[in-house]
Amino acid sequence: MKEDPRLIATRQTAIDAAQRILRDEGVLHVTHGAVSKATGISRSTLYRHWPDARCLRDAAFRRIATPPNIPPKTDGPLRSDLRWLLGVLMGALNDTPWGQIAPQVVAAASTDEEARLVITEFMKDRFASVEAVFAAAIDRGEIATNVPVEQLIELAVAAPYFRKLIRHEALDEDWLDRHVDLLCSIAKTNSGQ
Amino acid sequence: MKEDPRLIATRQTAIDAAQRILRDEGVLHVTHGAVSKATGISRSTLYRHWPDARCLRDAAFRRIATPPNIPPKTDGPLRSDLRWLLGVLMGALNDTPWGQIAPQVVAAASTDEEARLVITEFMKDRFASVEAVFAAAIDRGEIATNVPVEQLIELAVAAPYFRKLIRHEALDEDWLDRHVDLLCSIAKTNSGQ
DNA sequence: CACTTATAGAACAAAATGTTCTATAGCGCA
DNA sequence: TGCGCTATAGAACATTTTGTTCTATAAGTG
Repeated sequence: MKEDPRLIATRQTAIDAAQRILRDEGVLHVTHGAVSKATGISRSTLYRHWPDARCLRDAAFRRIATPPNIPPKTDGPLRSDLRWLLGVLMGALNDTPWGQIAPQVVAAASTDEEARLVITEFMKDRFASVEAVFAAAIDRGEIATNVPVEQLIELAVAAPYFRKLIRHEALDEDWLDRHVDLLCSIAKTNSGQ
Repeated sequence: MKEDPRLIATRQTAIDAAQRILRDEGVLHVTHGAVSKATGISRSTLYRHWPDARCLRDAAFRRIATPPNIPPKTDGPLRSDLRWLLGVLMGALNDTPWGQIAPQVVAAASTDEEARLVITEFMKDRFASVEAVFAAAIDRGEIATNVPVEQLIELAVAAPYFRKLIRHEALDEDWLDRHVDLLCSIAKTNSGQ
């Protein structure tokens, strides 16, 4: 009982187009009509797959909800592990469909339950990876005591996302180097609190 | 040559409603029809004020682009100044229309030029305030040498916005206290780089 | 009070959004 | 291969939304 390849092909083609539209023109333009024009798939077929506009938009959101999982490198030292992990994360933000559509998903998340789930799920993954890196560093004794690691993790993730998704500023290697340097210097310094 | 009060009243009422719709239902629902139904203002009048849907949405964005300017307190000490400024900022995010609509503006910014301008302008203001606080602390000799102040400013602002606009997590007094504590401990510690 | 102008409301045109039907063609299975 | 099943294209259609234009009325101005 294999699935009809025509269904698969239609879904693939349509969602690809929907994502491109989402990225280039915004959520307002993700409609059956626009996707039909972009792909040649007839409107009636699209309505068969996604009964209304909301379903179609949700599908475009959800598809990118599965970015490649990042298995963190935790063999130290901290600076190296962190630089590698955040480098991958930055690369995803800069160069993958996910990064290009993320602002739209974030935007939608304040009124769209589906988008909100996508974001929180995604962030949970990211935090877990960064946490693993810090946990390994703690095990190796690389981190000073009474350093608030929870907050450090938040800052590590917040900065690149803030720059990219809110300020729409460039994320480059230089910036990331400085970011990681600062994080490590905090981690290794007894804050004296 | 005073301006007709009817024009002012119509604009006020309509944009108020448009903002409420933007906040509660998302940018997709900010239309002449919806605003008309919400306010009782006739559709033709709305079209007279804002020729098309884009103008209407831009107006809703732009109006909140003028949040009360925050004159930073810079009489020290750093922790106190920073806590006060970020407290005001956090309050605005939590309790004002701006904070409620900000996610939508951020979202729109990736395809809408007007929204992008609103965000960058707004962020420029915020960074300037935080920078003033740090500059005063430097003058007072409160900050260790070779602390990368630019990055510190970015982290100071990034964390609350990331939490609120991207993760949709709560911003409370406890969290802010810890955030300010961490920032101050970084500022006062020679990072040894 | 006379002039100007903003508004409401209707009537309308155009486009987008959904729905339903039929003919065709691709697919799975025997 | 051939049969039944079903996905698709496309047209025809109803409905809603979007935008325009007109007129009568009411409100503000001087």
